Amino acid sequence: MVSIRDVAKEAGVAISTVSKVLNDYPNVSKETKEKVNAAITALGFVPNTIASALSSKKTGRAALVLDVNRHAQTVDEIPMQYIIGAINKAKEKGMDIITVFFTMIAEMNVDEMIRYFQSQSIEGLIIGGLSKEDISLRKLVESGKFKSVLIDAPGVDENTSSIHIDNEKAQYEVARKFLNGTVCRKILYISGKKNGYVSEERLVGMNRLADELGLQVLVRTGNFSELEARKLTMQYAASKDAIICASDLMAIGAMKALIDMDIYRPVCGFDGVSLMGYAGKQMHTVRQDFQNIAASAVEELSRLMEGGCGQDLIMPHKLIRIKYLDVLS
Amino acid sequence: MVSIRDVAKEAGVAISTVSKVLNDYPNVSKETKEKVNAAITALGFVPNTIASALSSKKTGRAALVLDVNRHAQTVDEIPMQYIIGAINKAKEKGMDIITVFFTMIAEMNVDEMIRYFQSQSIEGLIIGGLSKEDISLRKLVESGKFKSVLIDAPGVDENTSSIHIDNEKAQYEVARKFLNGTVCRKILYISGKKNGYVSEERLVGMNRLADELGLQVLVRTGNFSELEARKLTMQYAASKDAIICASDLMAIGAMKALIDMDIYRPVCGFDGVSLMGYAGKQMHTVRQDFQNIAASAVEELSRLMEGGCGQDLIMPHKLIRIKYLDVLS
DNA sequence: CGTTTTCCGGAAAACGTTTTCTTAAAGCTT
DNA sequence: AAGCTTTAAGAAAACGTTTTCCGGAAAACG
Repeated sequence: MVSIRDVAKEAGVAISTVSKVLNDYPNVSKETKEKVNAAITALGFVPNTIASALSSKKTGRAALVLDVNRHAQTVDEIPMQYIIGAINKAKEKGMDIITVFFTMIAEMNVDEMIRYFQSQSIEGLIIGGLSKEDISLRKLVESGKFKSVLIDAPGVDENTSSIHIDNEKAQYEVARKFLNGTVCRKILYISGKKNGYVSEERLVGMNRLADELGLQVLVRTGNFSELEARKLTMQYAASKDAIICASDLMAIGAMKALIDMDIYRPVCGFDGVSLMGYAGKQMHTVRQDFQNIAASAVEELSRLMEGGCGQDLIMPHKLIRIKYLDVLS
Repeated sequence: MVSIRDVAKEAGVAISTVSKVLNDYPNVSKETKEKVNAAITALGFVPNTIASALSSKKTGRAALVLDVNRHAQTVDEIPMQYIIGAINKAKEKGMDIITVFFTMIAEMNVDEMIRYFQSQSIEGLIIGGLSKEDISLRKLVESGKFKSVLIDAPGVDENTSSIHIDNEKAQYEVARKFLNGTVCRKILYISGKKNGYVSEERLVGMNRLADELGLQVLVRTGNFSELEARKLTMQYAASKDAIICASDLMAIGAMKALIDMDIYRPVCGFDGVSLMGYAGKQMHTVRQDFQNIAASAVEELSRLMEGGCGQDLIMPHKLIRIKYLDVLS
């Protein structure tokens, strides 16, 4: 392996000079810089990030921590979108992302988590879908040992940023648009997780609209599960005018139930996942750009790691209507 | 940061001794080991993998290189399954996996790729879906600079292993079962990619069955695209008895076309992705356990990195019939 | 022209491990 | 008990960088 030492010899300078060229330090003359760069290309030198990290004590490594149910029957495309968005941006920024799943650290206590991430030389965390019940993970963030960016959860201190769409507004808007022009008054609202941040915000948005329009809203918790939403729909839909769900997956569950019951009720979703293309119905929903959210999370983490202070980032959302895709009957 | 040095002082031994304990070397007495371990827990010492990697010149880092179309309208769940399987196994083995997408390295030439992976201190590659046309990536593997495991592509030398199901047999079997008891003789076979390894193998299987049963098979290339399969079905299905596709996604496309044409033809798929749960039809297909395949790839890479010789691994497959899920009409 | 300042480049320590080599002690063998 | 082998533990070099500090030369100044 060709090292900085070889480059120095080739260029006839000291290794510190090479390092300075490599890192764009000031105080190195143009000619020296050229000599060094020539030597670098001549030798095909590739800086060793490991050595660099050891010496500088900066690894540029971050962990993308995601809640993925590895045995779910249905695929959740959101984690994949996060991964794509984060990794691409990380490459651009010269950062290094490792992906970690909740399940991999689920049984760890805080100290073990800290140890795990420290041994991996992780400096920052991007956490998707942290809920109030993820005690250890939450404590990990609060420990202040790592800079963190929380997707869809509120930040905790100056080392932590938060990034999410305006869920309250989005739910308000999509439900409003969905109900606009209809006579629906009795609504079944299938909420997400109890104690989930986004779920609570969306519920607030729903309630605000209900107050405004004088709707009767029955709220039930669907736990972001297709099956649960299906059961709830079975149970309550007959006496309701419409069903509004806090996620598209639950909306699919609701639709399936309606078909089973052989009744029609309009259904409103949330997320805009492309999976919906298979649902076969046109449906109002909220589109989040998950790749962009993850990319922004990486940018934000990078800012945090350079000493920036934690903040709250609101990402844009879109109201869309998923088109009927001539799907299988 | 508490270092091995601190542990050594605390335990009253030399740092080399601590290192030996850490790495389970022989020639260290039980009492010393206990003293050291006590010091480690007392101080909450976490070994620094960066330093360890620098010193030992073993990083245990591998790249999982995947072909993901980041702008695809439909989600392909397979990459996610690979990621989950690989990362979980990697943690188990103390390896370190970074995920890389084809798009990120697409415009690089071989040397740039080598440089990129070397600078990342990558020692091994797991590549999913390498095709004959990925020239640079292929040369990268052939360069011998990295140990590689190729999923769904043949190995090239002793540094490379290959892992895949028996595609030829699987296609033969599923088509046979699919046609069993029917009078279908004129088949539209929608193949995958031209020059794709798995596609060619599957086609061989299909042809073998055709010979055996005296089928008339029209072969067309669908490029693993839903849209393409849909077009081909439109074009040819009317004069055929059944449609056999080299992937589930294409099978969905075929089904959509049949609905548009308002004719019925049985359709056979391949892959067993859970997305099919939304397709609304019962369908014969081949189930691959992608998580398990990726996990085995990691194991195999680990073996390779320890000096093992490249080999060909055949993974099991299952013939399944995806159930009708009372889906949306 | 002497003094101060600025600018370059080099020497060397440090980062936290691993690993080789050495030495001291202890255990055998005869 | 002398010589031999085995075993345990330590000393120190090495891994490839970064970064601080220092010295000399050139430039600026009065």
